[in-house]
Amino acid sequence: MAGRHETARGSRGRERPPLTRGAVLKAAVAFADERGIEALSMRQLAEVLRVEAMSLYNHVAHKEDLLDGMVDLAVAEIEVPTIGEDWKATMRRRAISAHEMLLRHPWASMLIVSRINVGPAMLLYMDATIACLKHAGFSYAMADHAMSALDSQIYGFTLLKANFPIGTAEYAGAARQFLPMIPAETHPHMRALAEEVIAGRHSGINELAFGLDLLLDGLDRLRDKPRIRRRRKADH
Amino acid sequence: MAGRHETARGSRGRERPPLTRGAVLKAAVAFADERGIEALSMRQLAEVLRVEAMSLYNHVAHKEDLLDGMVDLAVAEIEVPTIGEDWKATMRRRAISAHEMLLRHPWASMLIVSRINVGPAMLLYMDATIACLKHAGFSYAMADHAMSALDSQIYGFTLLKANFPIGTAEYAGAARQFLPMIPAETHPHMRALAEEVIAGRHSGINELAFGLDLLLDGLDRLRDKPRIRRRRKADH
DNA sequence: CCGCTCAAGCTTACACCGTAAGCATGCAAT
DNA sequence: ATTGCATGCTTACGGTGTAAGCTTGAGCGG
Repeated sequence: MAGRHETARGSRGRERPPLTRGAVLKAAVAFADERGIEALSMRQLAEVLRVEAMSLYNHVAHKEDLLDGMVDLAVAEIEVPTIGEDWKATMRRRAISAHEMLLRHPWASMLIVSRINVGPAMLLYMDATIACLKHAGFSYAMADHAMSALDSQIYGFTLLKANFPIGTAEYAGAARQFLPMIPAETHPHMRALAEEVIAGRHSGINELAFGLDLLLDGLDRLRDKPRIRRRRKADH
Repeated sequence: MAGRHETARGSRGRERPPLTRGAVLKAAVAFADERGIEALSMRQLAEVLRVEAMSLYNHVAHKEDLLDGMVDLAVAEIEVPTIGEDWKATMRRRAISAHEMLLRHPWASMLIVSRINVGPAMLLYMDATIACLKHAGFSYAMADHAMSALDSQIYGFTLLKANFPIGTAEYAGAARQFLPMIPAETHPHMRALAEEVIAGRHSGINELAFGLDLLLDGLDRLRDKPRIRRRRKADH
């Protein structure tokens, strides 16, 4: 018997690389990608690392810390905006790159949007974004508003799309199946929309580019104007 | 001793109204409003209702069912769009009304974007929205895209704003406090932005109306056009 | 080479969670 | 009066994050 505690080069099983914070975070990301963030528990994660749960606490302070690290790892995958001539194309690429990352890591949107993120990758990402917008002629205040509006669209869209019940391919078929469940009397327009999808006149697939380009075009018009344009009337 | 089981009109304590699904949902909403959704457990909720945890299961199938009910209660508070002349003003009011509800119930955004919601209030709300947009001259496909973009903005913005570390009032003071933590060398633009806030040239408060009006103005231009406008070049 | 220190593994234990299974009670209908 | 059932209750199980403290072996000063 090689003692009660299995060593790194223990007698049976393949060799186990030493546990590090980086290895823990990487494993957690992979785990959440494959089995969902709700399945990610300290014990389950420890198991795939062939370690006991409490050993993880030598490398992360608590689970929140683990999640913080995962988020920053994910954010680091986003293409960082550069200062250049075409701010619009740059912001567009930024948004699409972020969206693609959020699709690769379906758990990331929720974590980003529901916690304070001050990891190094996030700070770099934000600073580069503000820099690009400032360079394009926006004031800092406007850059702030623009980033807020764009990020709202990116995260909001990805979240709504991610939990939409039907994947992109089988949408028409699914619509046909759900159609009888939508009573025409009470919800005539939702039903009409579903019929458009079935008839092939509408894919039913929403694209980030739609709202994104509306925002970018609108921002273009606002460029160099220091103040937010006010509405003519209070509400109505 | 009035038997092992305390009756509704038990000897001590104030009278307990009979448990109903509505009462459970209402109490859950109030609980989550006050103490946060993460504090809402079946046992804690049962306690405020002066009941045992398992009794709740006579009125909700499981916790997910409870959350579904809470969401629909919240969605029912949103002003339902009406078919009228000014679709833009209607959509604007819809967005602001939704935003206000989401601020009243800070837990709601997260639940709405991270689950499938098919409660009656949600279906009514969506049908009325599509109806309004269709009546305004949008095709069903366009109405779908428009609603998706607007909702992305509403939920995304509310989520990002809700977990932003600092409340609206004390923003300048907080910025002054955090400023030393932002190294000028590595994050010069974030620092410059913070200085704008401290100097009072920028409130630092982002408004839903900013992105919302960009979308609405853009949608106005797209009205009556059946297809999504394509970008001139593929990416760049 | 000896003996000490300490990082990084481990075990145990606790309070909390959602909820399955089944019992107790009292009202409603027969 | 009897029965059945809705609605409350108790108990118990397997899961969670993590505090407290033990064990082991590698590194290092003497």
